[in-house]
Amino acid sequence: MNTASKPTIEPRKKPVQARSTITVEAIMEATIQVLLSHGVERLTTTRVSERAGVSVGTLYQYYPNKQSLLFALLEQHMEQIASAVETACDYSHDKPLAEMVQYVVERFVDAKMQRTDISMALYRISTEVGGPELVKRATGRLQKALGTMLNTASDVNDKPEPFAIEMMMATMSGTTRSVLEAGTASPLRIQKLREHLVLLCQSYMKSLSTTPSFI
Amino acid sequence: MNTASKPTIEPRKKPVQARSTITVEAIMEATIQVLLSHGVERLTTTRVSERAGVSVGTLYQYYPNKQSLLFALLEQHMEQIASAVETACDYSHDKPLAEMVQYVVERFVDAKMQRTDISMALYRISTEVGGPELVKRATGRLQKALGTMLNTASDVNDKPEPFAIEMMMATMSGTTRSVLEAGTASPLRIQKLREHLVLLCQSYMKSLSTTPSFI
Amino acid sequence: MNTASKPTIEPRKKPVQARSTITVEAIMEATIQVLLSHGVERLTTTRVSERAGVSVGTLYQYYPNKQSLLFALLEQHMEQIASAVETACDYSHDKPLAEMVQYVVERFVDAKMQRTDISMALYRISTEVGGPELVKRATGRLQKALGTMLNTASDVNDKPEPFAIEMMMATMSGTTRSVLEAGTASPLRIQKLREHLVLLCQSYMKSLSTTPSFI
Amino acid sequence: MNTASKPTIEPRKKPVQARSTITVEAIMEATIQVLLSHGVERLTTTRVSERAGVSVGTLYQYYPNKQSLLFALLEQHMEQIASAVETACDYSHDKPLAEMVQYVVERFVDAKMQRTDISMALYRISTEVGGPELVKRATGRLQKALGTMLNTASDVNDKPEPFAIEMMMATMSGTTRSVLEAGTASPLRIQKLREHLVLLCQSYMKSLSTTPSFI
DNA sequence: CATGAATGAGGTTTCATTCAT
DNA sequence: TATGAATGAAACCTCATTCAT
Repeated sequence: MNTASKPTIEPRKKPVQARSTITVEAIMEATIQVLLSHGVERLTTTRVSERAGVSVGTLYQYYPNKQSLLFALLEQHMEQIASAVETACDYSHDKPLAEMVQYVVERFVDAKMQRTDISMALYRISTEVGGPELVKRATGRLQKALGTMLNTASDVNDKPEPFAIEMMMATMSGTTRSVLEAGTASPLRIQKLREHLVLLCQSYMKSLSTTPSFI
Repeated sequence: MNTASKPTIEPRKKPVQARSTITVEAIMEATIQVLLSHGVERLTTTRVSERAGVSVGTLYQYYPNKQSLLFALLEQHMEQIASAVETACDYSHDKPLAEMVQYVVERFVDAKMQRTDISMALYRISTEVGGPELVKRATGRLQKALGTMLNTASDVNDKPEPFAIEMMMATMSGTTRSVLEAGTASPLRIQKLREHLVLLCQSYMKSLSTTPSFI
Repeated sequence: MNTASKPTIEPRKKPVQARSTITVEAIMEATIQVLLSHGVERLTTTRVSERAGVSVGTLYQYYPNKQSLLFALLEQHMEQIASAVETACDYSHDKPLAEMVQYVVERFVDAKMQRTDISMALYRISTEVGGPELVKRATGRLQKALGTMLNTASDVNDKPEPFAIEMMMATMSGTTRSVLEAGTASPLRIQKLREHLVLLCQSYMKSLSTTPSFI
Repeated sequence: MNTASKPTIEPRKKPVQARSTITVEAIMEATIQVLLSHGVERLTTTRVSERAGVSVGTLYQYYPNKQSLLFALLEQHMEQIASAVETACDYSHDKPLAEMVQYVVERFVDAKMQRTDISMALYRISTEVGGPELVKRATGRLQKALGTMLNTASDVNDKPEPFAIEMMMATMSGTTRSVLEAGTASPLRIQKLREHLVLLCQSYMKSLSTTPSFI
């Protein structure tokens, strides 16, 4: 579909010295700031490097092009979320279904809301920068973690089909995004999201195990 | 948040003559094509006009600037979806809850999947072009329609709180988007989405009416 | 050998209106000027457009990139030289060998010296911009014209082998270049070049027809 | 003509130690490689140093700037060719004209073809880096050597005018270059070049000594 | 009304060169 | 001495927008 050529997107060099690491982190942070304050359209490599307090040249030593910069940001974020969920799954083996779902959902919301600024910033670039690709990767990974966990539920016998797990993940991301983009991510709303999302997923999962499968 | 200046965004003139309508439609369609084939970043007014078979000048006669072009596209799409849902709501008054939810969800999925290319193209611009603003507008509108409908459910007494409706809408959009962006919107997957989404929303709504509210 | 990627090199649009033609010519002329005054290394598209009195954007409407600009210049020049020689060949059919050679050589030198500035400017870019490719093309063309002509020489029977014609062409270009790059292309030196080059080629051609072939 | 500023161009220090010599040679060789694989335009000091297996810093210890690096390469090559020809001249004193010419021409072609890659690489920079200047220097030197030699020809009385010697040198370089840039420097073609070039120069020289001078 | 040539600010990226380690 | 991270001027090129025809 998309004909846009995909040049190298991998970071150019791994920071090895302490100084470099600081530089790279400053660039990442600056990217988020600029994304939030100016929007993708007005995110320029110059602006990012200025904000990071380094020269453009330095930025380009670590990221071969603008895309790779954004990609790295997205990747790092997805990694954090995915591993938070994975950990939650591991922890919840052999619990009752409702408890499992609650724990996982809450950890997900917590992870996502830890830095609402980053989460929101990333929605703005995701589609442009290989987001769907990364989502697919993370989805596969979590598919496994969630599936394995659900199979150990102490109070359910039939394992949910993969598609149901996809649905649950999509619901978690979708509703969270919705709350964030509504602009008012107040603690209260976040709390409500957490509770409703738990309920939503719990009732879905429960209904799946009590309803004859659809297809 | 976003400091990006917002110039006039309303289309410059309403197409009244037949010829104009055709031109406008060609431009809209071309925009979608370019969006899909090149991505937002490489969507240019010149490219759009070329694809539409008109000159740039002509494009600028209907849309004062690029933003307004994209905005119009988004608006038109949201309008279609929103009104499809609204109609479904109107139609479903006084039905049992499960039936209501099923009908509304199915009409939503149908509307969204009618032109998957458009839906996908729009994900690419929504955040950039006042998407959240439009979403908020549409959300308000549907909040009302859904709320009104749900109040007439023949088998439920307590009306769901507004936030629950938001959750349901977010779930519908979120899961649909997820399926579309996974890249494989095969008829089979769409069918599965439809069924699971119905079940998901039904069980959520049902659980709400049988569970003491949380806060 | 050369890994340098070769993007589109063909001019972007043909000038159709009178105004455009003027613009294109101004750009060509400016390119020569800049080439001579600054050298290839310091020839920038901005500088060229400034010199031409147009904006960079305009330059890029006619030439998709810097390479294509230089390539066009080179191509146009080669065309002129090649057709001058071709014409000379056509004109000289059935003459005695010495006369043929003299006429062709003189027309070549004339053509090349008509605008010494252009000739010199082009030496500076030739290798970088597909020069050898164009030379090969022109060589093929002139190979034919010269070969055909030489076959009609009234006083020679055996036709020279293709390689000999290549040698003659290389000699003509090489010596002319040498005189130009020596920096002192005074009328006197040009006159000397003309005479010596005639003699050189005549004696070479003559020796070929009286000497047993080498291989 | 050329306004390009000319910074220090002399190599920064003469390599005295063995290690330095190796480094310098590696740099020279790397320069050639990069020149051939990337072209002048994409020859960067970093790339050269990488290829040479040293750091940029080290490169800059031996060459104060990029120009001087290229200049040194060119100079070294010209020196080799020039001295090969000079030696041939010295060796040929008092021989008959034809023999002289043959010997000199063959030694020239041999020298030039010994490393066709270097020869070709240098065509790419010669105009940019003081090539004509160096050519002029070498030309003067060879002018002398050739003139002296020719004066001793056992079978000719009148000495050729300096311009004729220039012509001969230009012919040698020009035809050799032509063969190299045609892209097919096969042994066969090189052999042909050698033979034809000998014939060409011989007949020219001979014709000069039997023809009344032109001006 | 339509056209498309022209504009030029501004974005991305490169690369010669320096200098602290 | 060698290294290579950092610099930032400057190059190439794009594209929203205007306006004479």
